[in-house]
Amino acid sequence: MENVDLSACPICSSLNIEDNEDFLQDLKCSIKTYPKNELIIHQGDVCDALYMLTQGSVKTEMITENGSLLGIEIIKAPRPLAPAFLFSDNNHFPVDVTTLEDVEIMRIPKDEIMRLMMTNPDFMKQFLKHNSNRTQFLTNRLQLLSIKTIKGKLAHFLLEQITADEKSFTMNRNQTELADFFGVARPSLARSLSEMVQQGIISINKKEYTILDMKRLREQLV
Amino acid sequence: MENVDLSACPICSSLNIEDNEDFLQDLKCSIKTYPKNELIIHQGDVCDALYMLTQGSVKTEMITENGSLLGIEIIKAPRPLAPAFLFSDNNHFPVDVTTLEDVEIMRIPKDEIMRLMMTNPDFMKQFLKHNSNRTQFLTNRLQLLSIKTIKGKLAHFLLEQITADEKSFTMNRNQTELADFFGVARPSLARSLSEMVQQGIISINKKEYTILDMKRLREQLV
DNA sequence: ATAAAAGTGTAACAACTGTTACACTTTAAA
DNA sequence: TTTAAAGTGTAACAGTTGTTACACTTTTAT
Repeated sequence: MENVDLSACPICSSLNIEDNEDFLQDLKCSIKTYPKNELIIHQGDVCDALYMLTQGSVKTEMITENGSLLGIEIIKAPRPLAPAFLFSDNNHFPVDVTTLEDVEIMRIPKDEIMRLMMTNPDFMKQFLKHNSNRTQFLTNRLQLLSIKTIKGKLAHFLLEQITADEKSFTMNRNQTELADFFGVARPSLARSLSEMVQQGIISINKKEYTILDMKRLREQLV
Repeated sequence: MENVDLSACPICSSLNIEDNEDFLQDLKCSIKTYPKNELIIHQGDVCDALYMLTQGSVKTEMITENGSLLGIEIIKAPRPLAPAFLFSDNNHFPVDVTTLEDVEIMRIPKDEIMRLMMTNPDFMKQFLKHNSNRTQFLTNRLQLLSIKTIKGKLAHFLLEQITADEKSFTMNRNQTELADFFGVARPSLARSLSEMVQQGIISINKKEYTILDMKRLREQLV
């Protein structure tokens, strides 16, 4: 296995470990690798350990009861997968997890996480903070879904991607994935996009999205 | 103040306290009361302490960018309000909180919560579990919102309320609140409801909802 | 008890989205 | 490099929801 950069991990960076190898031998855990484009966790699977993505990236998506997909997020290593569900009464994964490239996943038993939390206050704080941030992400997701029009969703999403002085960004989703993320049909999204391009509100060049008229983009929210 | 029944609180029941009064004096906290139908926390307010609802009930709702409401949940004492946000990077309340009756709220500083977690492993486990359960609630909320038709949302919601042998239940929301909960317009919800009543799928008597045809209700999900 | 407020039922029409289909372009694999 | 697969643009039409309006019923407050 390759060396894991724990300092970049949102919950492990406080573990001041001089030698990762030693640390990983102390920690009772197992490591597995998976190839690209593989469904590695099914919605509903029992979540009895912490799954840490140590190499590669994955996407998560929820299957709704009518059978359609709802894209949730794209996760890059190092980051834990669904850490919040480890302690819930109904500890099942709420999403499907699919690899986007070759990945490596470390499985850390629940007991070990408990031990780390007890012995390491900083680890506990980080774990709490990370779960808090995940909750914030979910509420933001709720907010996006509750916007009724596709152009409104687009405006919310686009305004989130850009900064004060840079009004372009590179989209990391294709149209199909963006439609799933919004929970709408792909041709409907394409229609809204092309209308906003025709109206001179945005421009699209391959994966490069640029906002041309901030004022009118904001008006789409209303 | 009235005596608080901590044993019913999802995060405090492990605090094996013989005398609540003593415990509450040890704990650095302040208590406030509010009348019925008052907006007591605004979306965006800083969340630098744990707010514990000790008496009464409140509702939470999110204001979306287009100005419309999205009902989130109804909370009854004793339960903490938005405990997950206490530790997040952006520690702001994600919702408006409005009282539904006279309420009493205990404000416990973040430091005190940290202290409790350090000294009391059971408290920590409960805190984690409660936050996990809240996350699960939010993902369920996401799933409901991602269902595209109102009848589909209704089916999802109704099937969740009933049990195997009891196919009636008492609705604790009026139509306006249910419409906000679904993120749809009130007359649209009323239309879907009356159509389902006419088709003999459900019956409604004041606040009493009964499912008459389980099979056809499930079909609405598709 | 009575008035005011809140909640419900319903209708017509506009607006938006979903569905399906197909041509075309781009990307990835053999 | 060639071929297959994936992604994109677009159109017509059906279906669902939103908006607005108003009468009616129920609940709440005085």
